[in-house]
Amino acid sequence: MRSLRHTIADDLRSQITTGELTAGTRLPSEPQLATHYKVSTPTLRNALALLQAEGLIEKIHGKGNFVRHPLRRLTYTGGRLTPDGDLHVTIRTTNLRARGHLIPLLKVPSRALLTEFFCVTHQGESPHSLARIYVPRDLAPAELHWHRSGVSQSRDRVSARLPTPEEASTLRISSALAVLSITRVSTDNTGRVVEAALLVLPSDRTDALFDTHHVTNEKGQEG
Amino acid sequence: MRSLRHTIADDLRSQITTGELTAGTRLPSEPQLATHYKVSTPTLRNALALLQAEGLIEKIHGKGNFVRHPLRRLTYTGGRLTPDGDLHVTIRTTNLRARGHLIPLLKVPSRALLTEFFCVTHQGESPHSLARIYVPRDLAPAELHWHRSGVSQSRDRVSARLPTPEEASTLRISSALAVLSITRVSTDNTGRVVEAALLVLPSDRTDALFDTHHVTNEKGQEG
DNA sequence: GAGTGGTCTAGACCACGAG
DNA sequence: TCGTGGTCTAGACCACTCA
Repeated sequence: MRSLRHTIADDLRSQITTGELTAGTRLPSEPQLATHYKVSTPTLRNALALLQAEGLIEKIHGKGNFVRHPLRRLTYTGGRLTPDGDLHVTIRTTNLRARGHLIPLLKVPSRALLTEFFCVTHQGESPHSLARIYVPRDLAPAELHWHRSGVSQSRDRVSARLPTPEEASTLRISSALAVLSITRVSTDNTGRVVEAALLVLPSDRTDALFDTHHVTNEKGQEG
Repeated sequence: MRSLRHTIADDLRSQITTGELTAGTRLPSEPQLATHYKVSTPTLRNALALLQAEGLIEKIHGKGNFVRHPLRRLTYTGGRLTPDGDLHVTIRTTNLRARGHLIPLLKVPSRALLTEFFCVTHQGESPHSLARIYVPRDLAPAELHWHRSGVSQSRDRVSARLPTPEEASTLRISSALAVLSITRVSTDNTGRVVEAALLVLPSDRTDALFDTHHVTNEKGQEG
């Protein structure tokens, strides 16, 4: 026997995925839905929490619950988001000094001069992803370019976690919706770190792609 | 003002991380904790749900709530988990025919002969990760080797999601704890798919590492 | 001020695990 | 059988949004 909240979530989910409830639509209020499904409001709210964690609805305090726009799934590959047709990025530039985890990440001394680019990517009207990009001040371009010159190697560390409250509100996602957290460190051919990027990508709208070329010898061992 | 459940979760979290509550310990029962914190049982359970989603505790129906063993964080890199010192893997081998999403994934005709290796990795006593590895029958080894010969290229598609109920129970994690889901497709130098691996890695115990080497010409454009 | 979602209470009843 | 966690009820009260 499936629990009440799952039964309700299943019903609403099918209405959303079949298009019976279209994107942007406001759902009936929680008391109304509770009456309709003949459950108490906590139970109904539990059902909505399931849909929220799946990224299907967006809860806005004082306004209502809304069907989320099903944005096209983007791919993070080669350090960029693709396809990037209708993406626009807003960037805030800040000068600061190295501290905390930035010191080992960029392999710079404490209080070294850095430039931070704080980027928010929008897909249409909706915020899609966040990036904090750190560059040593002497290498920092006046404007951030996605194609950085002088990079010979990059390392991407990928993990999944729940968003911080700030990330959740900036991206307008549930704090129960996991994000891909990618730390990308790029070095030049001398081994100097020329850029560190901290990326936050909502799990329902992005996946990451990595290609590896293998070199094998006659014995089938990696070289 | 921080909500009650967050305050309680913060208190229990600090007790766990400082070692005041050691791994494997059973927490007091939920009614006892509710009395201690002077809250109702639903509120106390909400607090525990936060810790569960962080992977700090494990709830076992009919037995109690237990502090989870803080396993060393493993890294998935080059298609393998490292360090693999105390990992052991149990494998179940099944013969089957291609259907559904396996057909485009392995680029084989419908009902093509395949071998599935269903792997569960254990770190000490605790299950760590799951893998479903598919190989065309004519290439399938009698025993699965982590070093596959004849692979010239691999592509890893990484996403984050909540585990299925089966995955959550096999890995003994909360269904609210996100997992890294990696689909790794390996091809030989003719372009034939020789292996497809579907990996499920708990987000609190694993991250994934990818290195990229860039080739740049004099103009700083990628080549 | 009216309507919305957010949090919390104080229970009831069911399902699971172990003796 | 007993103690555990799992689900649900029927409210109360607070915080936010908008007219």
